[in-house]
Amino acid sequence: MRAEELKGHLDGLLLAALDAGPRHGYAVKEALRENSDGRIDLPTGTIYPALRRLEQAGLVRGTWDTGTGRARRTYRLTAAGRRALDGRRAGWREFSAVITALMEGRPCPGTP
Amino acid sequence: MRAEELKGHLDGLLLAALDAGPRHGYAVKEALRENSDGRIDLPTGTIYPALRRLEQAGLVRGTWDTGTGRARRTYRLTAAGRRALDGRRAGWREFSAVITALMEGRPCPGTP
DNA sequence: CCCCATAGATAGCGTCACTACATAGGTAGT
DNA sequence: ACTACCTATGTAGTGACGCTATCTATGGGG
Repeated sequence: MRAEELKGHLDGLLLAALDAGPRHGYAVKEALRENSDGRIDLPTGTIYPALRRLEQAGLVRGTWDTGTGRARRTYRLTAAGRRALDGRRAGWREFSAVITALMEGRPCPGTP
Repeated sequence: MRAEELKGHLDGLLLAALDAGPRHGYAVKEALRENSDGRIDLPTGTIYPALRRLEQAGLVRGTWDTGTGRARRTYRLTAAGRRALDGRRAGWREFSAVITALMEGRPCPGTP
């Protein structure tokens, strides 16, 4: 999987992973890897700054879990994050339909 | 359509547009716009450098048409370009399947 | 005669994910 | 006890890539 392909789609993947329930960063990474059959294996240097961005944007909320030995930061979707995820899902469906049509050489049907 | 989404997929779109036959830059732009129902409307500052890149990579070959009034540069796929297009098509199918699965929250089926 | 669509090109910019590195606690093997 | 590996978080710097803005130039319609 080439690196540049992912650009612009990472936030949606993170939001979707958190839609399944609150997770800390490393668990998000593992969830994406497992649910993609190993094809999406993001480096931690990608995950953690991205989650910070989403938190600053108000789409996720992070809290420190200090109880269980090692400190970890658990993120969960906010209401705005859930709305953003809906938008990203719709955007992805349109995007993939358009690109698929162009790549296969078929004209793209209008979306009325 | 957000701009960053396209990153990493532009070359494939250009190769696919040229797969339908030789075209000059502006015609490629128009073909993408029309076949995507207006949703992919790339600025010329995106098209022309990208075609140059593809030419330098040996995936397309450009020739000047000086006969019909205004000079225009017509590009056509090379053999390497056709192979690259096959690869891009396969890559896109896998990519879109994986992202769709992750976005919809379904686990991704292995591709044996 | 001027404006617009066509046609091509380039310099500079901003975004975004990646690489590489730093830190540290938990667990298994020897 | 020591070593190695996995888990877990974080930052600084880099590079790729498409976009904006701008320039040049031809041909046709009002």
